[in-house]
Amino acid sequence: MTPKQFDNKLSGSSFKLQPLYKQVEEHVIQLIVEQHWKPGEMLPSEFELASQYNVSQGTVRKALNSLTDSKILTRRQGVGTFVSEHTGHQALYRFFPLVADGEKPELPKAEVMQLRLLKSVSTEILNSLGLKAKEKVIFLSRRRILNGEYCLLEDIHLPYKYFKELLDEEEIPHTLYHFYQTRFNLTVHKTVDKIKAVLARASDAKALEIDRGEPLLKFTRVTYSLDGKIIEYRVNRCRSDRFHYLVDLE
Amino acid sequence: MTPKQFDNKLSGSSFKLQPLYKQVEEHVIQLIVEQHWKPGEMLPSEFELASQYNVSQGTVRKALNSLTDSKILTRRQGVGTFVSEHTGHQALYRFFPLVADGEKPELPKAEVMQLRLLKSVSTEILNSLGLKAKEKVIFLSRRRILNGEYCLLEDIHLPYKYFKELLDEEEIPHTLYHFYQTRFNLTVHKTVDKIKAVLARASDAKALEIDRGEPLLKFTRVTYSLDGKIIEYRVNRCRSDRFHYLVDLE
DNA sequence: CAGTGGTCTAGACCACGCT
DNA sequence: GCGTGGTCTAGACCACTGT
Repeated sequence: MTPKQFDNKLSGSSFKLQPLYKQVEEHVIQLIVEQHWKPGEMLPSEFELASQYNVSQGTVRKALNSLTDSKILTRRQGVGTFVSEHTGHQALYRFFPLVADGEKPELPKAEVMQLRLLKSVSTEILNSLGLKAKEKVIFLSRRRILNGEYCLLEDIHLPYKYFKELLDEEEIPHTLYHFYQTRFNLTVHKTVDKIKAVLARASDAKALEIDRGEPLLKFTRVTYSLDGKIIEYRVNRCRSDRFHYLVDLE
Repeated sequence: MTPKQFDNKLSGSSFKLQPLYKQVEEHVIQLIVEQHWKPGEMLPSEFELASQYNVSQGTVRKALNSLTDSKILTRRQGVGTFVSEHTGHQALYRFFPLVADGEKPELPKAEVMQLRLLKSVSTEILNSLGLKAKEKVIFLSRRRILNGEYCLLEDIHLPYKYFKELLDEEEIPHTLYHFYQTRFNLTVHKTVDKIKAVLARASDAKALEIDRGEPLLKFTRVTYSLDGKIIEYRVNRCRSDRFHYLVDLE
């Protein structure tokens, strides 16, 4: 049999052909990105997909399992295969690394402090967001509360081109990543944090109700969507006396 | 066909039977832990393993691929399947998260400052290592150098029962985890870091050649071996002015 | 060339969740 | 009971590596 391909959009010229299961994976991702299947929706069964793509059920299975490993799909035996929705405990904690010392992880509340279009944008922010000069950026700052204490200040920078409608939003939910997914069709897939220790500036101290000069954890985060777009650049400052940043590596 | 099991050591009573590929995985891990196959060694081919275990080649493949995903094995097409050796760039960086700002990741040098058996051990250390009172603990402290600067102080606590021979060692290599693996048959499989920001104490400042009161990253690490033993408890203090702790989540 | 892992197929049976 | 995903098999062919 000759190698197959469902969709020749990508390979006008003679590129090396991907394995079939990879092609299925990529096509499924594309359909999710294009909102053909939305978060929470059920996909067709393995057999249906197999016949649509003209491959065997085992090949579809390999693709779906791989996407399940990378948290893009969720499978439930006896029920079906679903597009992951970033709700539910596991998904919500996945990208939130702060834990109160000696406590179980808990989701913080968020208090919006500012939301506006930036008039001028530093080149650091532009670079971090992968934007060209003069592209517009939305600024959102929040204060988060864990265990009844202010724990974290977030300065969030969002490319205006993806989040235009955000400025008209009345209420902004606490769980931003789920909000990005449902409201803007941007599924967070990867984050890169750079963590440093700094001293609290006067403004930090005031907002967190601590003393100036206390040590804080500062982490900058770049956030990527399913299709590899940079969708967010954050600078976070966090009290470190009763909270820590948790990293599991396995 | 009735469910199989190669080895009834584990299930004297009537426990729920694991899937075959899981049983293969666990048995392979056991053989590695028992040093039947040592780091770097090649495993038998899929067909050989399949006939030894009396399962199909596909089942063995599923097990081996899963162990490859979790970095326990390394497979090379056309060559064979090998027990991962914690050497080679990727493996060495896997558990070393510190990066100099604006530079490519680089492996630091290490300078041993102390190596001794602790006379008394705090309960915090005992608990972190999962030891009972009166169990002995080895203390190893090091200073690490990245880009020609002191960047990191490590206080490493090791259960004496696993590392007895360490005290007689003349030279301790820079890459400890590879050393644990080859010298003590302890393969590092998982680490948990808790990160905080603290101020440099006088002793930190002196050792790192910085000013007292500078903000430092402090991270405590608990390290687990392949078979789930706790093999290390570290308290690290790191300069944060020109270095950061990097976390990729995907 | 022989031997290895990588891909793909086709089909059997099981375990689970729903109705 | 029916449809779903989960496990397992057997066998074909491909791609890579080393001799």
